[in-house]
Amino acid sequence: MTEPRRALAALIAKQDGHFTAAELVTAAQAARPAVGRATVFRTLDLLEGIGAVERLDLPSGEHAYVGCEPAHHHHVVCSNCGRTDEIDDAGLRAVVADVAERTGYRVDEHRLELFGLCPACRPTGPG
Amino acid sequence: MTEPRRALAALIAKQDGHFTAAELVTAAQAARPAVGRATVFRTLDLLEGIGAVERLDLPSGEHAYVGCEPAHHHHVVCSNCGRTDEIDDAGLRAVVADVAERTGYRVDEHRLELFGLCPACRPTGPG
DNA sequence: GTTTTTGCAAACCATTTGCAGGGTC
DNA sequence: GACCCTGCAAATGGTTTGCAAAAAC
Repeated sequence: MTEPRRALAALIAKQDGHFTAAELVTAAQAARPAVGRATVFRTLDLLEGIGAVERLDLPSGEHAYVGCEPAHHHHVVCSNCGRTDEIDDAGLRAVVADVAERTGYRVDEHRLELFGLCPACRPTGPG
Repeated sequence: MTEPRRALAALIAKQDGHFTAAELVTAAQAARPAVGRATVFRTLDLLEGIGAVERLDLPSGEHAYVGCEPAHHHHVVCSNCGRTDEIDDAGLRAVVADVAERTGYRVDEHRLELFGLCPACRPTGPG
């Protein structure tokens, strides 16, 4: 654990929702002891490797990252404010099993990304 | 419908599984009347717009495309041979609804990608 | 003290854009 | 005949790599 990594971890931790590598690079440059671009990408790779961060692809095609707890692998992303929440595999495992059975595939990995509006960004009801 | 587009459509149609833009560009260059890079990307965009092709992100982080029927939006991808099959929303809708209820999000869009081994690439049983 | 990491900047890959000619309708 | 599409190549954007110095163990 080096100082730049701690700095990056702190920056990531304070992110409410998703962030792009570019944003993190900018933030890293603005940090007290500036962190280089390369280090940002390398650390991002590292964090992704240990599951502390997950890369997701927005509908726009942009790559974004979200800090997350290792073990979870799916998120709901707010299209408006960018906030993300983790979701558990709940019924998804059943879906995966069903697909595996139907298609004959042996499914080893799956990715589910949901996009929409978070409670705060939802149009408020008529009440 | 122009000749370059037909050529690209043919190239895409003969793809068994997913293909990268780079691969298609290479194939397009090798085609009888070579098709330019720009046209490949533009056509890919166009096809994606009408739903004839879908962009997916491999676990490796690479962007790939798959030819598909408009209406379907999910695929199982073989990690070995690259073959893809379409899957229907089956139980997924229920999962999405469940997540929406739990998190309070209004889910507008979702993306599901499954990766594994297709029947042909699965390790054959002991029989 | 050695090894890994950092930092800067250029390399690198993939993708997009501009402008003039050809094809389609 | 007009308009959109095409093609080439350079611009662009995002990400990775190389090498020397510094930090960590």
